[in-house]
Amino acid sequence: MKKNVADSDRRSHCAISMALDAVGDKWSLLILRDLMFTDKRSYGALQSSEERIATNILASRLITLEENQLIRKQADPEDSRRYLYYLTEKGIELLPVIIELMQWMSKYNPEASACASNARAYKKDRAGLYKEMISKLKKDHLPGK
Amino acid sequence: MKKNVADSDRRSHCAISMALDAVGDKWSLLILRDLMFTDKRSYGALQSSEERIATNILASRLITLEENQLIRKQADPEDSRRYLYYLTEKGIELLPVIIELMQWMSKYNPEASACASNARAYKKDRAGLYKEMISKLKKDHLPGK
DNA sequence: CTGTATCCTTAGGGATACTG
DNA sequence: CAGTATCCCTAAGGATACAG
Repeated sequence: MKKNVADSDRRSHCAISMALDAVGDKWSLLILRDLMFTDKRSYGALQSSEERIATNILASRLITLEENQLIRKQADPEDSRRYLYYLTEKGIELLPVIIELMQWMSKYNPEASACASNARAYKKDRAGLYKEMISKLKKDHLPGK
Repeated sequence: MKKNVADSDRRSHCAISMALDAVGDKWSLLILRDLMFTDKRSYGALQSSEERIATNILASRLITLEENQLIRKQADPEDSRRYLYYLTEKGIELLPVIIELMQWMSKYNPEASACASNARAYKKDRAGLYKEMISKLKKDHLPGK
């Protein structure tokens, strides 16, 4: 089985360090954000986000995210030439990280907008919020059993 | 007042994007981790971490973190030549992000160690845990009122 | 020990052209 | 539209020397 990050690229076995090795770049979490908070599923839709990711970077990140098993690439049943990108359970479980980042930034910088997020994220208690949103994401992204 | 991130460097006003612009690099969160979970406060102590950050990178990150008001640099009362680094409230409030990253990585990669963290972090409910740990960090890092 | 400064390498990333 | 491929460049980062 493929390792998430090559041993040679891993700086330590610290969980935080390893997590940063996987999603600590400038783009991965933004792609996951779009998959979590919008209905963007195709290459073109993901590319159209406000931050204007370059096409080669997007392609590269999608490969890495799939290698790390954070997303899943599935043939579009309606158009055999294209793929749709879905979160895996592992990717879905990053939701709390993204929510906490959003809440933190919003607290300290009033210019920050909720962006793709659901405004309700700012009101409910954490545990309940996570549970509810993760449950919905699983419905949308995980293959039916 | 200085902006946290120059407008020209900001990719969008999305809270997540802005947060990543501030701490989305490979080192900032590791430095904050050490300040949160260990008693490392000096330059040399921070440099001695397992990941072996290069001295120029550490210096550069400490400057950026201070500019972004995540840490505070204070003259060491016992040695006027050196400084000690403390978290600010804004820095302390990143604790949930770091905890969630740790928990996520630990769940999906058994090789991940708790590293500098407190093992209790894995057991208690989130809200209570954050509150308790943040309270302790404030005692240790914020100047007395 | 606490940093600065310098040199150098590489990976990340932007622009753009191109293919099916 | 959905990507690949190429070119190029800058900033991040590593190694190391040096200064107070």
